[in-house]
Amino acid sequence: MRFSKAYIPTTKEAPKDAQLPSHIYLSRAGFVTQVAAGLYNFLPMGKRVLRKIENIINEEMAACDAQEVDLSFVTPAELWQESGRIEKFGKELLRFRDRKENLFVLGPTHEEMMVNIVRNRVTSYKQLPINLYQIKTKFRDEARPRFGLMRGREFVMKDGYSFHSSTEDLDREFDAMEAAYKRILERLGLAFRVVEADSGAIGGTGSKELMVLAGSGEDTLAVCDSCEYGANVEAARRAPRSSVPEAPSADFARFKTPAIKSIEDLSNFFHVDPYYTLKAVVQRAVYTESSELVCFFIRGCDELQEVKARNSVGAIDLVDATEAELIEIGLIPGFIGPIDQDKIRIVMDNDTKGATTMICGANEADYHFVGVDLSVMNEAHFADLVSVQEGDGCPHCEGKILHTKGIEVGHIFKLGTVYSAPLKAEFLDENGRAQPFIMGTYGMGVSRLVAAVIEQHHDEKGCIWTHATAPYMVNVMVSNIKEESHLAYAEELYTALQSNGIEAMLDDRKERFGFKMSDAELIGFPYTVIVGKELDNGLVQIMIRKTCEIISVDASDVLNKIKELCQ
RNA sequence: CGGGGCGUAGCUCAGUCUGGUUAGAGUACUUGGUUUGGGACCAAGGGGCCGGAGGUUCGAGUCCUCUCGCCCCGACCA
Repeated sequence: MRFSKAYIPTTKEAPKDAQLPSHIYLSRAGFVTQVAAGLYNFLPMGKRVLRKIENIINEEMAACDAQEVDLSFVTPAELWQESGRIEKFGKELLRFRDRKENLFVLGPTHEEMMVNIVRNRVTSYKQLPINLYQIKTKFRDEARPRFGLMRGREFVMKDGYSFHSSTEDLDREFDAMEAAYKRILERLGLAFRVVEADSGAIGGTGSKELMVLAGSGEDTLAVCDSCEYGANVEAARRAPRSSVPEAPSADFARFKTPAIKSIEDLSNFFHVDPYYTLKAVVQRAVYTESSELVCFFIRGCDELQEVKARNSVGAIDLVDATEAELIEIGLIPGFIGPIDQDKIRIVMDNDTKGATTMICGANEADYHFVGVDLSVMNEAHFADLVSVQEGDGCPHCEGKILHTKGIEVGHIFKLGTVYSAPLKAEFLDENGRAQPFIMGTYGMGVSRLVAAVIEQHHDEKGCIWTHATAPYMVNVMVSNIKEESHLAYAEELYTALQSNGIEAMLDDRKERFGFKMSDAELIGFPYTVIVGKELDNGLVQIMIRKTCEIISVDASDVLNKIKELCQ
């Protein structure tokens, strides 16, 4: 492409609404423009990057025998009523009626549609497994779109769905998809981590997220400093403590603790490590039709992880209980304990199971119990409730957990029969019995990946595209187009690059050197060949965007040098 | 949905507090000229429903009411 004919509207100043580097540089370099909150146009450069990523996904999917389809963006609301998700999705589903007053939604994801196209058509175990996917615009009317392409309302997602006759076969496909997703991210040149994720309300037997590591990521990850283990903090586990503080020695007793309410006060009052105290966190658990107060007990040194707590009681939401609510049901804030507790539903953290010499509230104002043996609670409801902290032990090795930030670019999920059962999508097994499909789902945020590449690869001058994502690999820049011999040389090189299969731009604009260099850096072509006054000495320069290093090369050898660099 | 901020030229912004010539700057754009290895210079131009509606006033970009939009924090969501 000739720059003089290209539509690449670069600007010196960033739009005032842009905050993240990806948003700033993709806007300034003319890759995208904003239309409205969470809606973006892809201009020629942006579209090329998008297509690069799509092509890589298509290649890797083909290698796994996944087949591409293209389902209607507008989907009948009845399908969503059938699966029950029309209520669950709420306002995120953009609904509208056509001229005949039929209700439709813009597809935010396509489980229902995908199940719909195989049900009653795939009817035998002999036709399984099948893996179908599409790369398509999705629409979710997010409450708060933000960060440019990172969290748009309209976005491009690769969504894949697999159908199996057994959980073993689903496991195999799940692993194959994980491997394919890893290859895709490796090819894109991204540093990432595969982490265990919360399966949440959707259920299923497990899910993993693919996280591109970047400080601007919205998710916090717990990762091991020495092995591959990583998890979203919502789902992170930790090793049992290898050493615990010295246990206090105390017989069971009811102890007067006037106005001692917080864990810190309690710890100081008894000169005991918070590890041996029991923290009570009361929350109102909200369900579809009702709500109730629940008290979560964890060790005083731990923090409650809200998603884990929510999952432990199957709630849709947890909100902090007020003191008034506690008092109303007869609890005494600051002195709540699990012993002989019948006023509230309780959930105990796994780490408190069988704990001894504990201190906990006595359910009586100004009194705590000391020397408590929690094995009396062995019949209680136990669950993993705590937030994994930095420095905790890795559950898989001797390493330590660190926290880091990530951008979720992929999420793969073992769905089981969560959708196939309610939608009655069934096949006949070897015994002639009808079974619902066992399903997996595999998502990848394609437009989000465009932003993720820049979050990970930019500097103060602009974008730095990786080889696989660059809109063009090489930019041939003519320093002064009035020098006819220079322009002629550049034209020749430009043609030669293309005939060698290297995508190239020719900057033939009547602009000054500095202006064109700044554009080249802002747009972020991996390599810019500078054709200028050194050509009279038989030399041209190659600017390597990643390092901004400029190397001199014999003018007759540039093509080979570029080929070498592109390896 | 709660809290905060902002809407003036294509873009970034001044002017609004304290109402009063023809609404400004930088940048971008057009034309001519000089330049040509780090976003050049000179000259001449074009470009505005001051987000929208209503009100106060002799007079509103500026004051009041309502409304729409965008951004940030949180809630929510993947």
